[in-house]
Amino acid sequence: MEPTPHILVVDDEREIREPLAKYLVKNGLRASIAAGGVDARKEIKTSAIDLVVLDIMMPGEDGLSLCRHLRETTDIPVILLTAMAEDTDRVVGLEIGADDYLTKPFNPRELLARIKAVLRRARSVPRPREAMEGERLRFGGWVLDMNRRELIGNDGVAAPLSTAEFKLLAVFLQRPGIVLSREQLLDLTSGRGAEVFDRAIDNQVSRLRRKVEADPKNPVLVKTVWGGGYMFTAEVEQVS
Amino acid sequence: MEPTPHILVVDDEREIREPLAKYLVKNGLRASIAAGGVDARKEIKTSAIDLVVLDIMMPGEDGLSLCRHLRETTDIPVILLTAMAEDTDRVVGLEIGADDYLTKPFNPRELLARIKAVLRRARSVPRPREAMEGERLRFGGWVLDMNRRELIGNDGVAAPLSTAEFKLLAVFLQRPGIVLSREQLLDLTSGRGAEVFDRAIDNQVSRLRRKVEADPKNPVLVKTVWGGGYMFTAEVEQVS
DNA sequence: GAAAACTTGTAACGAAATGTGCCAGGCCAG
DNA sequence: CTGGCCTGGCACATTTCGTTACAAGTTTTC
Repeated sequence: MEPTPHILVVDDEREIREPLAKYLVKNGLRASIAAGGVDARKEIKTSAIDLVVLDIMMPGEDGLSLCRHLRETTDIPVILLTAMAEDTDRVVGLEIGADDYLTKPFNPRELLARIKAVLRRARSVPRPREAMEGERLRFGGWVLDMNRRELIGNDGVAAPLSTAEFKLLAVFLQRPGIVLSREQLLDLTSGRGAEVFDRAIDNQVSRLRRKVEADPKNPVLVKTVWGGGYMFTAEVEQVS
Repeated sequence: MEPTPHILVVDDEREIREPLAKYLVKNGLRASIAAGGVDARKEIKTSAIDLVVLDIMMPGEDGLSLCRHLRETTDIPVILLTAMAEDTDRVVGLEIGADDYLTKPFNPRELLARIKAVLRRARSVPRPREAMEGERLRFGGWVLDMNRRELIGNDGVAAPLSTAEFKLLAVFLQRPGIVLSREQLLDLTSGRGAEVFDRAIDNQVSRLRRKVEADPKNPVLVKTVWGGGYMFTAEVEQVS
């Protein structure tokens, strides 16, 4: 029933992040990797990341800075990896808002236990992440009410949306102008990974188009990116 | 304003628990002490403890046992103190449900940081409001009187609610905008776990809709989330 | 104290939502 | 221009949900 948690491992050293990701996958989690702050931000925007494992010492954007950013803009839990065993570093890390930290070198089994512990705590908290983004979003001739889960036309008439349609539309509206692969959409809508040759998203996009596009044969809002996925192309503005 | 968090320090050694409690008080927290499992249970029963700092190695009742008990019967966060730095011990502690742990000897400042981190997380969990008694909640075109267990329409006419219907509605009103699974609803309304394929909640929701929804075929207040459960979608405000 | 009224859980069936298989047609590389 | 890969959309299978009917338990009424 619960979708498999999706972990993002951020470390500049490939010899660390790749085996670590593999280890997590082998132990029943899903895992993505990022080599630095830029990659990490992109991944978080386009995937449904449930937890970030973050090396504190990285070239380019510092780990602490990324951690601070995550804490300010999301509720995604963070576990820090630190090379030094200094008390001060630990305290700074926790004070900045990390949920836990580990000192390198660490036992992968312990990291796994901590990930599960943090997730267990986080899972009990209903995540207001997306719903908080905006209460009502206007696009094309429509307004999507995120709280009431309703799509309202310019004439004020509500168009009924199924759960999957609503979720898919919400994902698009929160990421306009960004190409989203089928796998990313599947992750963002239902939290699961893609099976081999998964056409579920195609179908949902088709159904969504039938409801929101004036001419479903010539989609204007949700464009197909050949070989890439789908992209929402329209202004999205917040409505009070 | 937030009340000062109340910490319970459980350790069999007086040279540890007393200075520790003093240190916490000096740093803006309230602290109580207990020398063992029996004291600790009594203290938790009679005080509003917000967090427990617990030595894992104690004569009499073991720390782990107390931790497990706390996890099963309360939501109070636990930070474990362990004498050994063994990986396995750490893992066991986290798996048993502790929120964090520290290895002795530890830096008091670090313990303080961790206490604050755990409290910050715990506080963000929307705890079901306690003083719900004597309140009246307005939603849609209705007012639910929690005292009289009555549902009053905008025309002032009371609609009779059965016990289960009232309980279900109250649960929804206390958690608007949150998807509640069938299992959660069953737990919150009648305190029991879900049997295999329990459709009792579906029925209750259906009955509730028939009473509160203007058009039960197109529910506006209680929306169903396909594959997820149900969600109350409407503003809830208190009425004096 | 017994019958009637009401409540609530269980079963069952049809309806709705969603995923999968398939094929025709579109898009791109060579 | 042609073959291969990708997408759109239909039909169908599967899962999940809404509603009704009914039975068992509970409260009320006389």
